[in-house]
Amino acid sequence: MSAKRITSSDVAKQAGVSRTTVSLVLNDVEGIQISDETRSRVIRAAKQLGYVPDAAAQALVSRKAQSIGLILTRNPHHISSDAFLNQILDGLITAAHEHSIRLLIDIVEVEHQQKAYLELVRANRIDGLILSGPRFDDEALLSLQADQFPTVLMGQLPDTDFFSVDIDNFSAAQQAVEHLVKLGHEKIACITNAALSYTAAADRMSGYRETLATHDIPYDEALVRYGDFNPESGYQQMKDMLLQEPLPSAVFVASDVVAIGAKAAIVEAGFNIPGDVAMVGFDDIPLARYLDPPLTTVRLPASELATRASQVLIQLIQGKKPKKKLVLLDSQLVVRRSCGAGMPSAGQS
Amino acid sequence: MSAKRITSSDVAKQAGVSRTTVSLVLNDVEGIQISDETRSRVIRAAKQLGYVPDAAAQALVSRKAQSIGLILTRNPHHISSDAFLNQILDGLITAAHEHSIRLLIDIVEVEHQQKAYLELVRANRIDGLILSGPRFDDEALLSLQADQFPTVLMGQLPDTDFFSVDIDNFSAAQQAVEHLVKLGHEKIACITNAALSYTAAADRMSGYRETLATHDIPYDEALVRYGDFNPESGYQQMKDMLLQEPLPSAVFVASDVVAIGAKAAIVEAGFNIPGDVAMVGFDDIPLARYLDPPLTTVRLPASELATRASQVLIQLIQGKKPKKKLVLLDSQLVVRRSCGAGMPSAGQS
DNA sequence: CTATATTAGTAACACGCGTTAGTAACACGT
DNA sequence: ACGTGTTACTAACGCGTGTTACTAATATAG
Repeated sequence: MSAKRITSSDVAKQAGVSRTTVSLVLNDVEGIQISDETRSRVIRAAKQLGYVPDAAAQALVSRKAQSIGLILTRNPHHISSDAFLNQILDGLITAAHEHSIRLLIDIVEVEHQQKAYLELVRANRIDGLILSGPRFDDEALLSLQADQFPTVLMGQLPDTDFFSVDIDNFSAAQQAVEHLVKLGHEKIACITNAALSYTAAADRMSGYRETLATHDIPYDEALVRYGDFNPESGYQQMKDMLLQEPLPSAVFVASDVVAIGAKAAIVEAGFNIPGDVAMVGFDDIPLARYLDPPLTTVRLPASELATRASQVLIQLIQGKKPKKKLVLLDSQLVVRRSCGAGMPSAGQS
Repeated sequence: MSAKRITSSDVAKQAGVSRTTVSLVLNDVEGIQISDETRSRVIRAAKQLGYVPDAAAQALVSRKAQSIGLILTRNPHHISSDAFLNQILDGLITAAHEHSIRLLIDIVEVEHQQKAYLELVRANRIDGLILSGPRFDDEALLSLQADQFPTVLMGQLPDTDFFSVDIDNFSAAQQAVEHLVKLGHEKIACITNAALSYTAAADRMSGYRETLATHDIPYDEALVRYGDFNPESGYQQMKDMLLQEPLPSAVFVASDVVAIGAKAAIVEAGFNIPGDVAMVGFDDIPLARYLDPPLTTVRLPASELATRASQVLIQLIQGKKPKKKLVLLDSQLVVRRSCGAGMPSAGQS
């Protein structure tokens, strides 16, 4: 394997000082007196030998793993179609880089959650963790809470004490549905992004219902379906909906990916978008504006979500208490053509 | 922070044995004699105390970090629109789980590649690494090669000695173009997935040219454009192409994501797919079959790619020499409707 | 010229674990 | 009674680092 390891002893020998001095110099320890001449000799020796401190040894003694965990709790199927993962990852890694922290990523199957990431924590492999898509039935979370382990949820879990960073799903959904109402629609269907046990799905659903109520539009269960993260679910649910009365004149699909499936079903049934059925999606995935017709949707601040989450987490790791327990980010409706009120070109916004 | 750490000494005390015994029992060391009674006492004590060995200490002494690194070398922009990352991640993590190995993921900017992941290696934070999208101009790679550090490339880098796992881009592109030729097209355009400095892009391009040559169709530079991973590039390139003669009767776009942009440009120009322009994509992203019309494309074995890559890497880590330097995976053309020869339904395949 | 403070550096411990070499107890064959 | 195995364990070292307590040398003050 590797040739020979270069340790701080080697650097010390080369520079003609003690190992302690090497450590003090390279870590820039404050309030300690080392002559400039010795300092630079150490630094030169380290550079010359290509010395890099051993992460394991450092972690062992300093009790800092210098890495954070990102835990995805969805099942593999969902992971594959999560259009946001990329942006989240990108944001997290970028933020972590600024603190010389690495990102460890793990997926836990719903069945054996408890052990999987609890072990990362107990083994001190990570200094903190970000949990995406938290579930109510996650027992391991309770242990974390008891341990006061630095944890940030992406999403929310009512009745718990965790720090959270989340989209304001409720008001985002309101915006979307409000827009459809303003366009004169009354038969507005809804396909969720996922089962309601996901708080994000439940909140978007609430935004939908609330908006209808505000405008005295009756809530009709026949116009509501539950998606499951992927296009297939959108396709099936919409296909099914179109077989029954009443037919919707508009549909709010709480996920662009699911919306693409729903759109396929609508087209297949011979209907036109937005002529027969107006559509508003949710997420603003990169492809949304290139669909035919370009999809009106709610743009989520994905990378800001990641940035804020890591900011909060890093504060927790450093022992500071973040100001707010919950950071709620605003989204923005992006009007394109699928809602019937859009701009002419596909190349915009 | 954390309450108090539970070490193997605690377990030893509780079980009334030495720390050595605890280690021997919990690690199931072969060829050592410990009575069943003591064994179970140790195990009981460990479970009772909730003992989890400290990862740093283990790593320090055993010289195994129990984690592998996935390094993405593309720039942030590309990361965000990489439709495959999810499937790759999923595959890698799943495979790693089987060996109780964790996945550390990192992105390196093109500018300062050298330091970024070399430090992961030198600090022994990872036992091996998978490098996605390798570039010719990556100097750090040379160090790895010299160190014999367990490395697997996702993609290829000619004239180097690395183990590689890759799609057979050449023959996959051939399949796609061949299909268009068989449908009678002669004005077949090509938009690459990326600049030709990416070997994947270059290979797909070669497949395109080779197929044309085989069928005595002249290569026309005016029908060739270079995409840049994202839909916007496809949109712009296609828009530009449609302004000039000759107009293509078919187009092979070496990336579904780019294809979606190209498709938008075609529709915007008032042309019909597949009537005026037939289209074949590349990747078979989950959304492909739900597009309108459903996109004929080449399905890449994304998760197999990940699985094979981790298999090879794990062999390298264990000191075994994998049989083949290069694993080339076959792809499969998925015929839908955008090429003008497809099946009627969107819900299939 | 002696007492004290400052400068420049080091020896030695601890972190938690895997592992090698060694020991004590006991059984067995002669 | 005595050597030889075998069983069941343990003492002690080392992994590479951060850090605390200490020392030796020099400067400063009274």
